[in-house]
Amino acid sequence: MRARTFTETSRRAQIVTAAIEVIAEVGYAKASFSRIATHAGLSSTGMISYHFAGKDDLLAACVAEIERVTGSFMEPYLEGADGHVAQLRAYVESNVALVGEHPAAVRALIDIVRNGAATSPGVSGRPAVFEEHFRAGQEAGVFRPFDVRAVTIALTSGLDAVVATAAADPPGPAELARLGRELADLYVRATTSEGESA
Amino acid sequence: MRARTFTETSRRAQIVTAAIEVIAEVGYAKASFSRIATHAGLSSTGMISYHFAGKDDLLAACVAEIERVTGSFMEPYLEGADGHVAQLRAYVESNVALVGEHPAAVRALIDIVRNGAATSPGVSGRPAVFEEHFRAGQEAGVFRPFDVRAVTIALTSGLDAVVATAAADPPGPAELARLGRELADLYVRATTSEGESA
Amino acid sequence: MRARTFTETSRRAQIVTAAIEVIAEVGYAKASFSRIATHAGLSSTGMISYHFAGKDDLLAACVAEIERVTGSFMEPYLEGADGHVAQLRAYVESNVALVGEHPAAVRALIDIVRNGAATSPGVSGRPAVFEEHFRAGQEAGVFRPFDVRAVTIALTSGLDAVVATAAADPPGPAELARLGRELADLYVRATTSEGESA
Amino acid sequence: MRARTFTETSRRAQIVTAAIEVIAEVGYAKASFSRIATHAGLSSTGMISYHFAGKDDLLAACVAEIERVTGSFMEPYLEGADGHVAQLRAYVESNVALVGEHPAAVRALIDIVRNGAATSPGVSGRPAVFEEHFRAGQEAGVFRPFDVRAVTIALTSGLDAVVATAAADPPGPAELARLGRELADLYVRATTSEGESA
DNA sequence: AATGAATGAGGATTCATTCAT
DNA sequence: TATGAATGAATCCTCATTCAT
Repeated sequence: MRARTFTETSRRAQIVTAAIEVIAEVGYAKASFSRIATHAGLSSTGMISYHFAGKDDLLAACVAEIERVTGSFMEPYLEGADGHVAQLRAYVESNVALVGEHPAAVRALIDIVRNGAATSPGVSGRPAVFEEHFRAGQEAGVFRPFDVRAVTIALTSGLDAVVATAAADPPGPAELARLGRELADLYVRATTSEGESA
Repeated sequence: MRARTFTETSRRAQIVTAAIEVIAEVGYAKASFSRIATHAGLSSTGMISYHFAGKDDLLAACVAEIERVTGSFMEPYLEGADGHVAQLRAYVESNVALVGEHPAAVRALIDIVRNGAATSPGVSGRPAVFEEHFRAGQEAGVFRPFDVRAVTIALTSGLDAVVATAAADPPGPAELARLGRELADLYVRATTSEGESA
Repeated sequence: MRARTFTETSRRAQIVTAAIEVIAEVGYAKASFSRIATHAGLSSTGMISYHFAGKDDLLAACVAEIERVTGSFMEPYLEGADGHVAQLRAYVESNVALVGEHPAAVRALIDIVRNGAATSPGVSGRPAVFEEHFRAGQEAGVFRPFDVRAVTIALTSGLDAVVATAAADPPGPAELARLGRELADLYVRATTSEGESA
Repeated sequence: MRARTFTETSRRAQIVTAAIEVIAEVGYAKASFSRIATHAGLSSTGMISYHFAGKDDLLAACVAEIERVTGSFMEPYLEGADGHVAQLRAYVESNVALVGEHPAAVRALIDIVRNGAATSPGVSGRPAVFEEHFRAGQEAGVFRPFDVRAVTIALTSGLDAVVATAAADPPGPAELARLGRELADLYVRATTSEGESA
């Protein structure tokens, strides 16, 4: 594992940024090296291959960058939330709010996840985090009993879809907030016994 | 509209079947003519082009076939259901049950929908049907008030995801039935005011 | 050499007619069997291959048919003309007039000749006829001395081009007659010593 | 507009040269990328697509190159000619003489023009230049009155045909010179009232 | 006499990757 | 560190022709 020079780091960043925007625009399937190179203002695709081991490597870098960005946006929300229900709510609402700040990142990530082309721990770990959260909440008597795995899949995918739809044509912050609350309500109702309590 | 001979019809069916299986296996993006031809035991891709006007045409035929199959499977369930809630439940449960019968068809369709590559009225019309169902149920006082559009997206996508996951490695009928009920419960709770009533 | 049945003859005629129209419309290069079959109302290209030994054969049949049509149109003009100059004039004028009667045939033939795809004696013989005509006229002292071969090429090709242009968007008979006279004047001046005499 | 490297420029030139030769040999319609690649000693057609945006682009480059070559050959002739008739004569004679220097270029260009596959201003502008020349000459009283458009078509096409024939099997310079004078005589006689004057 | 089916070569183009400089 | 050049497989599609029925 050799260290990266400043130049290399910034070149990689430049390419990753371009790649994310291209994926957001034309979709993962059509995000070719040449399209990305053009978007980044590079004259050849060789440059990308030079800095990344392959398409998978570039993709992983994109995912990492997106997670960094989204993570730093959502973290404060999550930390400010107390209790299982509040945290679920915070996750949903901040994820929807994220669309207003980083629509390209959101669209790109969802498209990558859809195509099952992500191997990052953050992405593949999300289900586990949700499942654990639900399980803990059930033990605490906050969430009603349900099949944790199935519900996790349904809710995370549903959230992704709503977010993707919103990201395609981002509405204003107020509308996004309303949408977040709407979805949070839906999810809290779905997972708790009776309205909201804790 | 020229009539189709028996041979042509059966060749088309053979190709469509192969295409559906290939899409289910490797995904829409990688479902090339040559892969499909190989899978169908054909010696060349020209053969596919001979029977279908283009990739879009083949895709449309696949979607039509899948809808035929899934429709005839789900219809009895829907017709047997009385009331808005029961119908929602029937839709969800029969859609999950479908996995046991036609896993490839289910996986293929979902992947096609994901990639936004479907123009069939059946596929693109599903959201509208859901929205209308929810709206009517709200007026009837069965469903609680909520953003019909957003909820439709969340729930249909969540359902798709669960179904896709199940289709990837189809469990037995009993487990599928349980999964269906589980998801139906989730959705009914999410959309009604208080447990189930109508 | 076996005799042709009535059915075969009429089928061939049907295909030839369609082929001529297609060549006139889309050009020789793009006149594929399938386009011709479609235009002829046939369901498959096999039918064409059945009746014609190959593309060359079909082409030859087209040329023959076109020559038959154009020949029977132009012949009266030529027969009515007396003297070398008058005959040249008659050829040019009737060839231009032909556009009004059989634009598709004219356009098709010219396109075929352009592509050098004709081997028929009529087509490849036209230069020889012209050359002979000029030579005889020179001996009779009607045409001035010139390189018969070169002039033949220049004048026939020039005539073809004018005809082709006119055929692309056929004007009325009066305009065609004027155009014919114009061109005949040009050619007579070019080939005689001094205005027109014999 | 990005600058071209030396290698790129020379590769493009190599491909263009090969393409011109192939078009001259087998005709525009059959000048496929693979034929051109083979002729140029390249191992794959991908190489051509790498250097040219598409077939149109390659074609445009060929036309440009041909025009450059023919232009620099004919220009001195035209500049040395004084008066409308002399210029017409110079154009015809130098165009025929060109065959001795660049037979492939001449044949290729004519085939391209025939197929109407050229969009370059030089090519599509030729008729207009001729028409203008004739009109001016008519006003100057040098050319007799005639339908400028029709005559332009006839004469340019006739010239092309003669040139193409000569290019197919280029004769020596003396014979070419004679052929040029022959055709120039023909055209001058055709367009002036009485022999040559200005 | 006819036809629908099948074939396989060939069309242009895009792609990710390698390599010498 | 960077880059332009090259590669060759893979993409979908069209073509003329053959063949069994």
